[in-house]
Amino acid sequence: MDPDPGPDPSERTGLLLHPQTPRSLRVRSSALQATRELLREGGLAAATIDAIAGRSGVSKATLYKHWPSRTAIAAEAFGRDMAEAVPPSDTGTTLGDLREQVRRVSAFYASPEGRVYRELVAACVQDAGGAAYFRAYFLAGRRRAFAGLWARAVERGDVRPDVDVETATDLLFGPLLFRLMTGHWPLSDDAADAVTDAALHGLLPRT
Amino acid sequence: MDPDPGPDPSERTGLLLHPQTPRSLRVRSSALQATRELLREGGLAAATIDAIAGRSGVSKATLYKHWPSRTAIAAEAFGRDMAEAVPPSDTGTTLGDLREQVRRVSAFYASPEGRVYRELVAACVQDAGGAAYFRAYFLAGRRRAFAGLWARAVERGDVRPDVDVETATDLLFGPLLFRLMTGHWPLSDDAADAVTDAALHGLLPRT
Amino acid sequence: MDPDPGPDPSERTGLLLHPQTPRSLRVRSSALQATRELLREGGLAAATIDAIAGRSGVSKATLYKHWPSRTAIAAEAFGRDMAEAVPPSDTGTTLGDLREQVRRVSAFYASPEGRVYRELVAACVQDAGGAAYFRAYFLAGRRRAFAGLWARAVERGDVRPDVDVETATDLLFGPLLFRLMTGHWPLSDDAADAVTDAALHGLLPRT
Amino acid sequence: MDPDPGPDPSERTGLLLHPQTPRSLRVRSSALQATRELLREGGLAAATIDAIAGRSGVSKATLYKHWPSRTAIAAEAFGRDMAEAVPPSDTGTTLGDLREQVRRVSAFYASPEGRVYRELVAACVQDAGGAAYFRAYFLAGRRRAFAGLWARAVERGDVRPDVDVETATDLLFGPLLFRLMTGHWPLSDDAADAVTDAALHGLLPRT
DNA sequence: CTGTAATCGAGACGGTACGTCTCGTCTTAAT
DNA sequence: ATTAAGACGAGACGTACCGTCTCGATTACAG
Repeated sequence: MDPDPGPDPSERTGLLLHPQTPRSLRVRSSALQATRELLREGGLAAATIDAIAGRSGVSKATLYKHWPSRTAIAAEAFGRDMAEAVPPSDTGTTLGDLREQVRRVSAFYASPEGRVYRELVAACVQDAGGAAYFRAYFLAGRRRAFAGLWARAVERGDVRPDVDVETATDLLFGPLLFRLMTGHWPLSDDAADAVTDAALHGLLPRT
Repeated sequence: MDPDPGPDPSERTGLLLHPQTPRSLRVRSSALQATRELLREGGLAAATIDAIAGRSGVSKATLYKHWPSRTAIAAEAFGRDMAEAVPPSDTGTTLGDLREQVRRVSAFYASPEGRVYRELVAACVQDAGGAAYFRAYFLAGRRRAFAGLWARAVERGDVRPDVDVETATDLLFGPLLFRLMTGHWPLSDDAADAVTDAALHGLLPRT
Repeated sequence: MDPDPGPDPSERTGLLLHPQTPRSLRVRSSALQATRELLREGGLAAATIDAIAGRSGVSKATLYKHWPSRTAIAAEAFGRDMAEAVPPSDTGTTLGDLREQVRRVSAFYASPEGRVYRELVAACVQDAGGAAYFRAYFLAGRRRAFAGLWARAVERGDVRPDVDVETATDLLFGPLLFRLMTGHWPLSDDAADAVTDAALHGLLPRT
Repeated sequence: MDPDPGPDPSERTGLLLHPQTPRSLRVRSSALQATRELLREGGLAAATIDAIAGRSGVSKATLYKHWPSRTAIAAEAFGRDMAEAVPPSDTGTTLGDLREQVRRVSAFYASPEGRVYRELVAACVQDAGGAAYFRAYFLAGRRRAFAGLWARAVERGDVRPDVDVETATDLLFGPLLFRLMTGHWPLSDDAADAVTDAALHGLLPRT
């Protein structure tokens, strides 16, 4: 069912993964597929352990042999599904690419998948095991993708080389997450552009 | 028990509040005091409805008459308690004040209270009723406080007047929330300064 | 509303009754009228204190000043209403009268009011205060009525004078209550007649 | 813990029973044992679902999977315990046996167990599910036991053959239940004998 | 009349039990 | 040996009704 589980993230995350026998693979992909569907239909709240077990035909005990918690299953299912949700932008210019990335992430947050993303971030707060999966299967990929873009920009001299990539990432995308989580401001393209502009040129007046 | 409930937030939030008869006041302050203690002792998870009812002597039914959910109680208790958690900075210079504010919020996030804040943000994702209380009793106050600082800075010409206060707020504090929620980076003073520096001067090279 | 409260049962029962000022009278009759309606509509379960207070306009505190429990209110309301539910029979013969009485009680038990009667008997098991009202306002009247019939029968020599009235009452009506409470047998006229016949002639063979 | 669950009552009652896997058996017997103790200590009021769950170690959810209500649990626990509470009498004569049975039931009603019996009868009035269990686990057995005694008496010609067993049962024991439920008369041996005498010889004068 | 004390309506409140829900573990039998 | 099926303990949830209480308004009687 899951045609391409992708590269094993244990290489880079140290996540303890189940040995990948054929049976295990079938179990994992059935569970993830069912979870994907449930997330789409009713958000994280619908992806209860019983619902995943019921729909996938994988028993609850087996699920807990493969994942530490339901959040972990949901995080992996979401991560595999959404890995390509925000494709790298290619506008020809560094500034265009950055602006486009922020817009796309903003649009993603505002989409139905953004709701699930928000619920996952929330669920991971109380579930360290799930958080590891969320980082391994989603966040790490996203940050890595942006890190590539940032590295190219630094190389070209288009951005300040003394700002490390973590700070740059958080400066551009943190404001969007703030709005997503606390809901005080719309996630429109204009708002995204305002953030990008402020982040690129800074808050101080041009002298 | 509740020395100063502060100005009634219904003025600005439209939150439907309980009529403040003497009995109601005693109930509210007992419940909030108990909740404060529970939050301090065991975080949001410890502040269950039963625990709040048990410790405060306020019955569950009465709690549900005054608040829509346990998240709402916790949000109000936390908000009243933490309203002064990040005092306005006064270093003499606008840049110093901004830098100090970001440092203080970063330190707050890294403190035990930051854990509760994180849990509250998470809980509000699935609880719209609680989210209203969280905004009314905590977030709104924080944003208003920063808005004052920003307005002064604009007046003095120390910051760009074309950046609206919402964008400025999110640019300076969003990165910290990003780190708090997804836990990928430490919340140190140095990290806070790096964010402030990048936000103030922007990501583009100085020409 | 309550045109005739009847003779004060405190004369014979020692029930502590409220002094009958005009206000008290209005309170009592409003409450009893509302309770009667509720009993008719939904049985004893519908006659909650809140429902009685709501419909009658008498506050809960006042209700508890006049009665010891909701069962007591229901018992009095039911008793006043049902005092005439089983009128004395007058067939011309003692045996006919006895048979008719048993039939009528059986029919009463089988009627909608019988359901309320059953619920009241049950409620009084856990509520001694209510039980006193039930006896005072219903059971005592019923037993007294039958006692009159029995006394006449004894006078006329139509029944055994060595059977005391309590035993006679219980022998004729106990079987019906047994069936009402445990529901193992229908409450038909034929069944009533079978009981009467067995009670009158005894279980031993005629020699 | 449950030494002899006895014959499965579903054979004769159609009660939907839980499949008796080993786990189910342990759950059922633990719950029933705890309920028995609670009934003994504080009557039906003490046998709350929470108390049963707490003492037996069986969770509330599981209790509700096995029984429709707490009354049902109490009825089964009481019924299994009390099945032998009124042993068949064997005095050598039919009349002696009948008299002894009525005395024993009267004594049972007057005993602490009689209080629980009374409370169960009352509780079953508002709980059809519980009533089915009460009939299946207690009443049916009692009536069956008496039916055997009655059948022998009929065979021997010691009692009227035209009185059906249901009528006979109710005539002898209904008066006792009347007194138990409405509490207007003592449950002494003498009172029991008076009932038996009146029931056997009838209320009409010997001609 | 009119003050004043009892009484009342309204409904908030603490308490207690309810029956439900989801989690993550454990048991059993089948493959 | 691993699995599906699902029973199970744990424990929080939100609700219902009880009987008590507080409070301010109304009433009834005494001066």
